[in-house]
Amino acid sequence: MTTQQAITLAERMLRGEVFSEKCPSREILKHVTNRWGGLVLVALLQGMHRFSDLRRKLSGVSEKMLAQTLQTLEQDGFILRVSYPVVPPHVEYSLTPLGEELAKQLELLVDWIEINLPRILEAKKSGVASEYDE
Amino acid sequence: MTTQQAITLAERMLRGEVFSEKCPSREILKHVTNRWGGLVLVALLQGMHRFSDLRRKLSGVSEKMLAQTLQTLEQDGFILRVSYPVVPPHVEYSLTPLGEELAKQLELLVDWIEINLPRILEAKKSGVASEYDE
DNA sequence: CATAATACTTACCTTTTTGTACGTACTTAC
DNA sequence: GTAAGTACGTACAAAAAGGTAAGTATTATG
Repeated sequence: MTTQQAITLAERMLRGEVFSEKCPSREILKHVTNRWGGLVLVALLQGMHRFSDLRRKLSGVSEKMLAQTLQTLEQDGFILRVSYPVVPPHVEYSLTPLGEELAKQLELLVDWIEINLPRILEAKKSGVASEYDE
Repeated sequence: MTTQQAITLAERMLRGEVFSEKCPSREILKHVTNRWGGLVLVALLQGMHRFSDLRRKLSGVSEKMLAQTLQTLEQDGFILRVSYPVVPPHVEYSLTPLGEELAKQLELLVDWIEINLPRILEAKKSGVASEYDE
């Protein structure tokens, strides 16, 4: 109990305020962890992409969602959007230095999941109920 | 174009199939990146917690959502739930070895965001529109 | 004897997120 | 002349996620 309290205080110093509702980091975390945000960032680690390149690469995105995702990520300063006023339209998306750092963290997470998928799927099977009495 | 194609193929080998809709990793990623999943995992890095410890720590969770989150994470094999049949109820939640690895990746991500929040908020301000003609 | 605490579940409702289908403006290919 | 490709915007609809309030059983506390 006292221990628990002490840990809580220690965390406040170590890790800022993600645990509290009003911290702006929650907002960023949301942009990055919604359905398409993370995928877009990781995809852009491979270099510049045009809108429809991304659309084809991320199987399942609608144009609307892709556009929306790109916009919020651009506003967050993670993505650079360069549009050439030619016809047909030509727009290039790439990561900013900030975005690249973020994307690398995300890649680690995604890679971990993919690499450990066999272990995860295996662990899933076992429906062991654990009820102990003391 | 040919380059683009080649990169796409290389990625398939490097990174599995997150980009494709039907990959089970998308599902796991979802559990981990929804509103409470990630926070719970990171919180549990500090050690065992009881239900209401978590409730108090994650400001803003409802009991329903916390219970639900804990259940899916338990089913994924990331969380261990041990319940003692005493009254009042006593249930302990902790990370499995698998969950701990995952949580550490998540912590890195969350920490990056928190540490770089000043840079992010600063980058956000500048509403620079970039339209170039060639 | 009413209240609080524990760890939930359930029914119901609201908010958020995501998707669908279409339109735009212009050009190239068939 | 019709279709396709480009990078979106917009109205509307569907789906998913999240929240609220109440209930459950039992004990301890005032």
